[in-house]
Amino acid sequence: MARTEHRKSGTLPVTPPTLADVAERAGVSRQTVSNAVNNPDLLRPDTLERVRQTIAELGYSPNRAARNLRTRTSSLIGMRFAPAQEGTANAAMDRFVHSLVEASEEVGYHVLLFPGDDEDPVGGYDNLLRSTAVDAFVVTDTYLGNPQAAWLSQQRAPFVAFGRPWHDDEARHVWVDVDGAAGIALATQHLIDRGHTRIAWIGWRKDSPIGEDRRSGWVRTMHANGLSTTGMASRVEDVVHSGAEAAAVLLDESAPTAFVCASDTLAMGVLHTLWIRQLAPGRDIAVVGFDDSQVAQVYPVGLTSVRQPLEDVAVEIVRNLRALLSHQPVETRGVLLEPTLAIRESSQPAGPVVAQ
Amino acid sequence: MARTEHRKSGTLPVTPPTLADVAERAGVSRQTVSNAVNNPDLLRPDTLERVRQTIAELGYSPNRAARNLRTRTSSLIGMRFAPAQEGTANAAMDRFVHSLVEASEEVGYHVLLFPGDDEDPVGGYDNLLRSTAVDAFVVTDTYLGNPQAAWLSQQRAPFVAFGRPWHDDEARHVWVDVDGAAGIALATQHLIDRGHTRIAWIGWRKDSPIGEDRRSGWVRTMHANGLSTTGMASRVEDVVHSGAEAAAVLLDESAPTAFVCASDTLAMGVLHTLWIRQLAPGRDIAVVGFDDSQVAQVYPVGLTSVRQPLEDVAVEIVRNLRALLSHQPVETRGVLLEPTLAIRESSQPAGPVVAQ
DNA sequence: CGATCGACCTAGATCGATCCAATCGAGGTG
DNA sequence: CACCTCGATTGGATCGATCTAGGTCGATCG
Repeated sequence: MARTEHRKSGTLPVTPPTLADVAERAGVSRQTVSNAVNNPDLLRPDTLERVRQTIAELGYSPNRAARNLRTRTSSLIGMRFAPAQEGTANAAMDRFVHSLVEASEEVGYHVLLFPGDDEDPVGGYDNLLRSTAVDAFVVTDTYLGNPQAAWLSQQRAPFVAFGRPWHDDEARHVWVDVDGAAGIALATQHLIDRGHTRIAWIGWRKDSPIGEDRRSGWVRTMHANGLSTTGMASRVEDVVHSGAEAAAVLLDESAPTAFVCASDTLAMGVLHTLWIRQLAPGRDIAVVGFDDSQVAQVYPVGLTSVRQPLEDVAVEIVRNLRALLSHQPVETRGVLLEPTLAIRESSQPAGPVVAQ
Repeated sequence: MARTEHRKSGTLPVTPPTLADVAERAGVSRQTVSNAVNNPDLLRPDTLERVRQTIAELGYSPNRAARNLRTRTSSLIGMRFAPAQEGTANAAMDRFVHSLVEASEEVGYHVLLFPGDDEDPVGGYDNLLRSTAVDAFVVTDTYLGNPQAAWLSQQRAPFVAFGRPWHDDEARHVWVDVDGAAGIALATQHLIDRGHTRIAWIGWRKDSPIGEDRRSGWVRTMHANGLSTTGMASRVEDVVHSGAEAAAVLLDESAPTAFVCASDTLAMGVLHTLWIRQLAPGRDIAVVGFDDSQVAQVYPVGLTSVRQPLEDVAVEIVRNLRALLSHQPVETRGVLLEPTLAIRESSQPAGPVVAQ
């Protein structure tokens, strides 16, 4: 139980020790050292101990390139990294990437980022694949018409998508997604439980399958509670300004007491309109957003928001990637995870809850 | 000028073509193919053309692992990825990582992310270094007492830091940073130009060198314009709540007409206090934040904020990394870049500018 | 007692690229 | 014509690991 870690003291030698160095010093063959690292149960306990001792003394760590060459793997997961769009509140990427990095590390993988090119969406994938630089991909932008998933499938490249193949019935790849409808249902029910009956929806335009899915959660929950949705919905662009306008129109025409929005960006628009009209979020009108972005967290009146379980998504993705890579049969094509609701002031009246 | 890209059509063969395959097909030696890829000027034009043709036909791309093994490089830049802290508005990481990925790609590098471990801050670095998995590192969290820079220096590992070695005069490593003081000076001058004279500062606690640096920009500009700073400053924790409290106290005691804050998080606190007191940001009281976070962008009253030139930072970091790796002498130890000011409504009166 | 077996270990081949030294042929020089 | 230079190309060695096949040795067994 030597607590001192020799391998971490002192400067790194010009050329790190190799497997052969360890073998010679320990008086065994290279293969035995290799086995000590990769298949310890093949060694006799005393030999294993001796080799491990030597490995520690020399500070040996297997050369990645050599191992990669021989095993035809890289222990790298490629992911195209597109930044959050400026002017929107979608900060989910940051959290997701971190979760993915953590989850990958757990099973011995690292995450390699490469830039995206709108003109040549598969170019980055193609390069990495051809040069066998990565073992697999995580595909995040599975929006409509994105050719990446189909292309990767065709290349027989291992990958897992974050996001359902919305319009592609042909798709047979593995995916992990968050049940947006369930999240919005959660939000809607939360408002109903607080006594609201006139709950409006502000979502994205009809050509967004994700937006329509989330909307369905609202419709479903309203109807399940015997509440009407007519005249209570609006579909707009995902910008603050549009959310503000939609809120103003809905307030004038349908007098809702609560808003459920497809995004925090739209919710910010609603809050803006409330502010102009001197209505207090939470007290006068409840507002719920989606994504639990930093905006929702630091806005002075904390914004209640649907929070995607990105940590779980990452874990699930990595789990499926491993299955794919080890050629185990993947039990399911798709996994749908349940979001939670981060409840803040914007949906909580300061005073006592108004009955009905 | 064949516009059709053969290499991108069809599925990938089970094992990608190797250099030897290309050589045989083109009727040249392996070394010639290698030269065609890496030193094209060594080949006679007609040979080069023939080899390139064959490369395109077979869809050949050099195997990364083999190249890495032979050249003892990986074309990978390692970076420890820590997520933005929840509850703050600091979304700079996202933008920076993207910029870094882009800038790296330009010069043939990819970015490898690894998780951080607070208990063993150099563990991740150590592993990657020993296994020669990356060529260099980008170190981002150069806060006080962070041992990474010193440790990497000692290991003679190539790295460039994003952030100055604030308290370490011994440090001889290369760094790139943003001149926070200059950014705040810009913001302060902007407010003075708008006619403000009573400009308050809300910053971080005194043990934050970054915070003190930013503060100095405010002090400097105020004094340069013959304005007083006494009783106009507050130093608090970087949370919304603290910013709100500080603003309330300052408003009561010193009646400022403008606030400059060390972060967007604190600025959100100020906005909260203004909201409670029915004061309109921009019209009644001006507010400026720092980082141009998503919050600043989507807040209904757009928040004027100092914006770090993260794209330039990334480019500069990559430039210095290349110099380090090619053993060219780096001309300077440190690079300081100028931020800009993203001007929005929170510092712009709706009506005409009030003279003096 | 020799054959067989299994646990443990070893030596050589191999992954696919680049480095190195050497070769080959064409052109220039005294 | 012998000698040298130089551009273009080549074949073998090499990077550091793992794979494959095979060897050693003591225990077990007919």
